[in-house]
Amino acid sequence: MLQLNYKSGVPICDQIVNGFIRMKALGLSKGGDQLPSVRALAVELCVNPNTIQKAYQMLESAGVIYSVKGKGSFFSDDAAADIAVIKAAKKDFRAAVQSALELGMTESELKKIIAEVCGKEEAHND
Amino acid sequence: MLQLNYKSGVPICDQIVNGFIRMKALGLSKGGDQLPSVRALAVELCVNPNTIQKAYQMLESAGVIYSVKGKGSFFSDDAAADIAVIKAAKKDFRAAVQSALELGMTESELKKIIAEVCGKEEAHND
Amino acid sequence: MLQLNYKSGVPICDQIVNGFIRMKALGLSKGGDQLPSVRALAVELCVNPNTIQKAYQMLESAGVIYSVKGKGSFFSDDAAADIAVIKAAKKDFRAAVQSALELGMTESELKKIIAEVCGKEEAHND
Amino acid sequence: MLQLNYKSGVPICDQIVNGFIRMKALGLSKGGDQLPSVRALAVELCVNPNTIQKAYQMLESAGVIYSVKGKGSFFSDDAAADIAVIKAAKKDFRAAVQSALELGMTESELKKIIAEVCGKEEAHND
DNA sequence: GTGGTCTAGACCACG
DNA sequence: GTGGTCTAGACCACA
Repeated sequence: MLQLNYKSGVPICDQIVNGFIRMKALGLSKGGDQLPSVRALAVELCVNPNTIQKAYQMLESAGVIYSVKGKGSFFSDDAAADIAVIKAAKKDFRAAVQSALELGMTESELKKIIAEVCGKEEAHND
Repeated sequence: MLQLNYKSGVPICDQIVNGFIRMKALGLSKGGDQLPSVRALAVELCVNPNTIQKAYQMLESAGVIYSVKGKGSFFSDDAAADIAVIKAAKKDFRAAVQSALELGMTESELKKIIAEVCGKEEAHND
Repeated sequence: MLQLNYKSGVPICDQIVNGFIRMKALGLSKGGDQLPSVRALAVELCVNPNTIQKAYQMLESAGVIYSVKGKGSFFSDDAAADIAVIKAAKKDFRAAVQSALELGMTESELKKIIAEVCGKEEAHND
Repeated sequence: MLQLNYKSGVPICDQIVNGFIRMKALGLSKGGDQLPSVRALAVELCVNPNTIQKAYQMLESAGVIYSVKGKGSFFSDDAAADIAVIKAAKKDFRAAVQSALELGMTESELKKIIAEVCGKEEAHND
């Protein structure tokens, strides 16, 4: 379901958050779909339940999911959620651009890379 | 000399490292040029000397600069180091582009963000 | 009979309790009127019977209803219970007003919100 | 500095969050002011550091404060933060109105209570 | 069974 | 010293 990289330095809870956001963005999950329970996912990913809990709370405060005590957690079908997701993605990409610029890359180089990656995506869907 | 953003969340240490890499990449500094002393730069940037020291160590282990006891720190002539740094930056940015695309952002949106960030960079450096 | 909002975050149990208190307060039900059976209401509201059972127990311990083994549950004639409930509600709301004022909201803003919520109540009950 | 009620049932971390929001709203703290460290506040309030940490993260994600590793946490001077705070206060008050209505109180009763509380505030600043 | 909060104690990165 | 993440295990409210 979710692939974690325990060595990457990226916080596990962030990886979980991004994973579910991606699932929603890619259409693999829709509004109303139930997420695995905190405890179940903790077992599946070999992670502490608190870590999952934190991830779910981040997702909820971002409007991507909503949780009901005693019932479970569900993907939100609120359009605002998708907007929040896009905003988060923009923020991440903006940070990437900034750090690339800090390392001396130019605007045109960055655009060239984007074009390359987009080309690959279309061509052999790498 | 270097512009720091204390609120951006990017570690001061990394900002300093990136700043010197950028100076080299942009041709503002060449192999053999001397860097400011740890103490002087600490005063100039209002930063703890330990932070500068750590940045210089990171730069040295990356091969971008070299230090001589009792003399100071100097930009390295080693072109390979520069190339490695740039290649790493490209790889990071390429990954960022790909994950942005996965989250549903379009090529034109990405280019728009780049333009925005480039504009901001010039305008305000908080 | 009762309108439940499963996403509001307000416990189903409390919504049921409040619903019956409201029915009594609004005069839709009078002392001696029989409440639906636990099982029937559970089916009607698509809710776990345990949840209904708990709500009825809360209502009984608050003196709003009384239960007779083998017969069912009935609204109490005890006016004191109703008064206590209303006084508690007033106290809670008074506290909410005070904390809203402390956070800088004005009297007119609060009244505006009330008008909004009253409007919504009539329109959609999700 | 902050008064906690350990018996109220209101989560401690929420009380801390509201306390700092109130300090900002009341003008007791301004943008740039430093908050007590996680550990120090934990000792002062006799609470686990994780609880403070959680509260600070909630405040940060709400834009009320910002935190810098190794430096500390500071009140944000971002105007958007104040807006977010007001929105949160509105949401809370809206919930209070809704639950009051559920208990049978009428629109005019609620407005009457508001007027009463506002009157007290002005008169003897209770 | 579910989610939510809290404690206790550890480790890391940063300054 | 600072904030940030994670683990382990407990307790509560809700269904």
